[in-house]
Amino acid sequence: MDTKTKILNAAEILFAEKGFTATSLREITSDAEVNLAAVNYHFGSKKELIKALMKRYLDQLSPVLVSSLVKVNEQTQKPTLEQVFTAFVEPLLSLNAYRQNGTSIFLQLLGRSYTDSQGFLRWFITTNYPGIIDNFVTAVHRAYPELSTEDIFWRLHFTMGTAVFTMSSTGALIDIAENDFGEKVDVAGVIYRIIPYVAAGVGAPISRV
Amino acid sequence: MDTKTKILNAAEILFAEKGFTATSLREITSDAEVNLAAVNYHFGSKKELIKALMKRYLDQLSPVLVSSLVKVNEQTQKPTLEQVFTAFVEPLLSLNAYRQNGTSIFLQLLGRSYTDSQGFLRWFITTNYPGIIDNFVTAVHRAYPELSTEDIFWRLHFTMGTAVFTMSSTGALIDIAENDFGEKVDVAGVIYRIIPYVAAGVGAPISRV
DNA sequence: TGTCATTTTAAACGCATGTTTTAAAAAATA
DNA sequence: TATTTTTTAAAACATGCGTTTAAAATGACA
Repeated sequence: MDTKTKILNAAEILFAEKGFTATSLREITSDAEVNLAAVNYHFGSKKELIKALMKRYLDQLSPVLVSSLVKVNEQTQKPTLEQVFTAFVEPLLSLNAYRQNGTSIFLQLLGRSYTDSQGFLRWFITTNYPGIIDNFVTAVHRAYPELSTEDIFWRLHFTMGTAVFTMSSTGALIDIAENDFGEKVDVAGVIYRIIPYVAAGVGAPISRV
Repeated sequence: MDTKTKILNAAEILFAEKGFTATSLREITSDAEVNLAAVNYHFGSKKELIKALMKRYLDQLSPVLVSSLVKVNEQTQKPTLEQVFTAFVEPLLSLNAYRQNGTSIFLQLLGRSYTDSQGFLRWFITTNYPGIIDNFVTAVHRAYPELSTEDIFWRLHFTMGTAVFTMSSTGALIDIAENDFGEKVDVAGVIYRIIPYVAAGVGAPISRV
């Protein structure tokens, strides 16, 4: 395995666990068993490493997800919100074949990228992968045409929060669920539990405040 | 104003804006116009300062919030989920009378405390203010008795994720909303937008997977 | 095999962090 | 007022950070 990949593989786990700022290059290179300077040699800087990491996942996910959303938009005149959100499941879980715990790691990284760094990664994602957001918004709009653009904006962010927050503590939650309810759950199980929740949330009646 | 208060007032703003790790004691003491060593003298450490900060808010909020939830449980035989979540609004907004932008600052700090630090504040809150969670779960159970304990567990966690994630990025979101839609939103506006969402999410039909 | 470019290595740089120390100043107490 | 306690002040400390440097090792290719 080449040095670049070793760094990426070690970095994604640490970043997902502890966040970008709380993870040092020394930890990463130590776990990856490469020299400290290798990060700056191969990626230029820590910031560029983070970008490369997200790119590796997004390049994998984006085409699959976009085509899944396009399919929903083409096949159904007026999809249900459950159908829209279910379109995420298979593409997201396909990341598990790509990398071990890929789904969980990616969602955690996504969450970190929103809260940790002051929005530079947010910009990176939205400008480089507009197809995801566009097709998603379109699908939601078709499923619930009465929702205004603002409503969609806010409710999609709430949904993002639900997914990201849940995934970042999935390990602990799965343990609790098993201890307290004797219920065995895995990442896929959690995703299937989230869908009715977010579908109902996005589909909530429009409130007149 | 005494040194302790000056530090707390300066710290809460910086912490809410940038997170705990990204804010240095030198920034805080500079803004507060006190000596650098004052933090460690008065609070012992940065960690204790953060705890003191959360305590100042939670001591203010907790009794009001608990009594608001108790009122819902006592006054209505079977409250709606909207009623349950609406019970949070007034207590939260009352923090604005307590400190300028108190609601926003507190919610952002709460969000930071879940994602930034590795759960020590999470423990601090749940162990020191159990009345909030207990009364909340009771209210949800009365509003939707068909929900199993597992379902409540998962859905309340999703709800927490929605709130926490949204609040920790409220600043950025409000800016985007204004730029993209020319829509001026404040914290109260965000809270009122969240309520229908989480109420519908928790109230979603029980899915048989 | 010798030459050149690429990659790895160890060390150091400059800087920022939380914390501690030591002494002076202020406030409280008697 | 004299003495003790609390608070401020400036400086230094120890540590960890991202990054850079310069030499050594490795690889590709004529």
